[in-house]
Amino acid sequence: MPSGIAHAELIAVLVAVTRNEPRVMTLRSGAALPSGPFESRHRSLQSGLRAWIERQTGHPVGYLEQLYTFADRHRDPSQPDASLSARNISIGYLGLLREQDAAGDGQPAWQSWYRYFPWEDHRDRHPDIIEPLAERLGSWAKSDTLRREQVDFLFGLNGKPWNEDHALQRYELMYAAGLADGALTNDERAFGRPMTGDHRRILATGITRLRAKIKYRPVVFELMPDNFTLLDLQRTVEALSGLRLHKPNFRRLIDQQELVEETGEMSSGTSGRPAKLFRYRPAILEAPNLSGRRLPVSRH
Amino acid sequence: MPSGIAHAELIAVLVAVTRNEPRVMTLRSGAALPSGPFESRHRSLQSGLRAWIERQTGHPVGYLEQLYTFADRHRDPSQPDASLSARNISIGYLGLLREQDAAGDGQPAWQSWYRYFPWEDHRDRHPDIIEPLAERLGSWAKSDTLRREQVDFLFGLNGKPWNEDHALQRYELMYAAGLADGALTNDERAFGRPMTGDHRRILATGITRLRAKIKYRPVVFELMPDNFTLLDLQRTVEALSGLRLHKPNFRRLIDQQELVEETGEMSSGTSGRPAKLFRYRPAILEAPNLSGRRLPVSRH
DNA sequence: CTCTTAATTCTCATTTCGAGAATAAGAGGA
DNA sequence: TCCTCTTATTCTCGAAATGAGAATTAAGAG
Repeated sequence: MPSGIAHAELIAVLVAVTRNEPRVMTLRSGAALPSGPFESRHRSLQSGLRAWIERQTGHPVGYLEQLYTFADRHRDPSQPDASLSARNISIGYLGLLREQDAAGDGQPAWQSWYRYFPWEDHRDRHPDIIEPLAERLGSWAKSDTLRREQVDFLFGLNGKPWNEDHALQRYELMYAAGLADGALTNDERAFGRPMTGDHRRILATGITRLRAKIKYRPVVFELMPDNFTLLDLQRTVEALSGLRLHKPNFRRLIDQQELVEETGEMSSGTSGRPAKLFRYRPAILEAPNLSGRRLPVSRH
Repeated sequence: MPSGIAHAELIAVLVAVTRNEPRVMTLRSGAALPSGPFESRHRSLQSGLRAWIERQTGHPVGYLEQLYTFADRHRDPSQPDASLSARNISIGYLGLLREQDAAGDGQPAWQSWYRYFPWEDHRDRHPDIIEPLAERLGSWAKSDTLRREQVDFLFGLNGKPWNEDHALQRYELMYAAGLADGALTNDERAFGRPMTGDHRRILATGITRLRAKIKYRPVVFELMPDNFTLLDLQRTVEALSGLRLHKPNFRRLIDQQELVEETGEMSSGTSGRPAKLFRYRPAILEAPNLSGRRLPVSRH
């Protein structure tokens, strides 16, 4: 078979936020991301994928963006003659959907993404899962100073601050340390749930991209219902970033950007003072950023 | 032919900065970016491409990053039976090389990228090429308010500020307006030089990515020689961003980041006070950003 | 010694950021 | 009705980052 020919498939990281939890659509009871062959019927990759997702989920995709193209010669173990077979190319996409109810058919198809990356959730306290993790990573790094610094830097150890943007690098470090394979670690609570092939890496790519994106593009609104309170909005951003934010500063940011407007209605049915409802005000002029550039993190 | 099979090729945007001009490596006297079939010999896309580039240019690639994957059914006009043929997938890469001498064989393979996007160079005065451009775009937008706002926003018209980060969007707008095709406009000085297929779009993608990247990663140093003055560094950033920077503030930024250290030597052979030479101090701890987040633009 | 050209340092007003205090508006019970 | 609890919404204020330009220093040329 001549070089230049490859098998191509699309893999989608579909994200929704329900009940303040960031969720990703999965198949095979959480072991795989939805994927399908690359069909040449559609005009573009995007439009084809969009149609496919809407057919699968029954919901329209608000936002769709290409993530990364992975190529792997040894992806498919069922192919005996790997050296001669065409190579596999997987094109990863990130899609955002409005709040979905996780209750679907039998299996919950929408999984919290922190099930795969438990150490990424810093909304309430520093996750204690980081202790065993740090230990394993430490014994992997041994006396290699560079590696130790990497570990400290990425996982916020020894006085280094935690940075939510490095999710992919953290996963890759764990992979390098042999901690990504469930068979070896045998502790999903600490090391996260594995997935087929490199699906977990693709998910990490999606999370990282989304965490970066919400800082300078108003994409969160693709995940919100039509009307929401500012606290709803904040909780969604917190769910995605895995951080707690400072409420007054978050509000300040939001209305500086002029991305929302009051609907005139008030929220109801909750304890405490009722909150104003807002709606997204689609920024005609392609506003530069949502949350400024950094999130207003709350330290405590 | 079953779906899921595709032709795959790699396309590279190789960038170097020489004599304060950002240059891109081209073939066919500037009409095409270097590209080649996707070969399955190498372990990964990256490593294969890296080897290929070093073979072609004779120079090592300092930095290599995937840009975007394009799929186009009708890319190759020499294929008569397009409806049956496999689809083309092009995987674009951005590579940075150290200062190259543009004088190669016969044709100058390294072209200034502003030849393809003349309106992107705002280092000295607002380019007057923007006038005819704005006019054409205006008559394309007609009375569509949304389009007019887009044009103003992207090209910095009617009091809107210029933002160097939107190079790709600007190109796509021009494409939508039918101004990207040289056959129609027939004025390379104003509308830039066209390229084969979607190579010019891929180049725009590379420029946009690089302009964004230099703001938060120390990638400029991949383009610098071993020793350089701070002004050299500034000029390189200016070349890439297409902006003039404020010298004192640029310096402040640089040494806040602690990315460079003095060599002890001084520059020589130029008029004026000699400048200290610096070298890059490879940031062990994966420093978050080079130029802060925004460049210290100089207004005048 | 003076002039020209840059390099290098300083200053200062303006914005933005991070944190927390203060105030407002409902619900429910005393 | 009044008090308490809870959450919303506003304000303040000091610290840090930014934008702009003045002042100072160091070489070479005449």
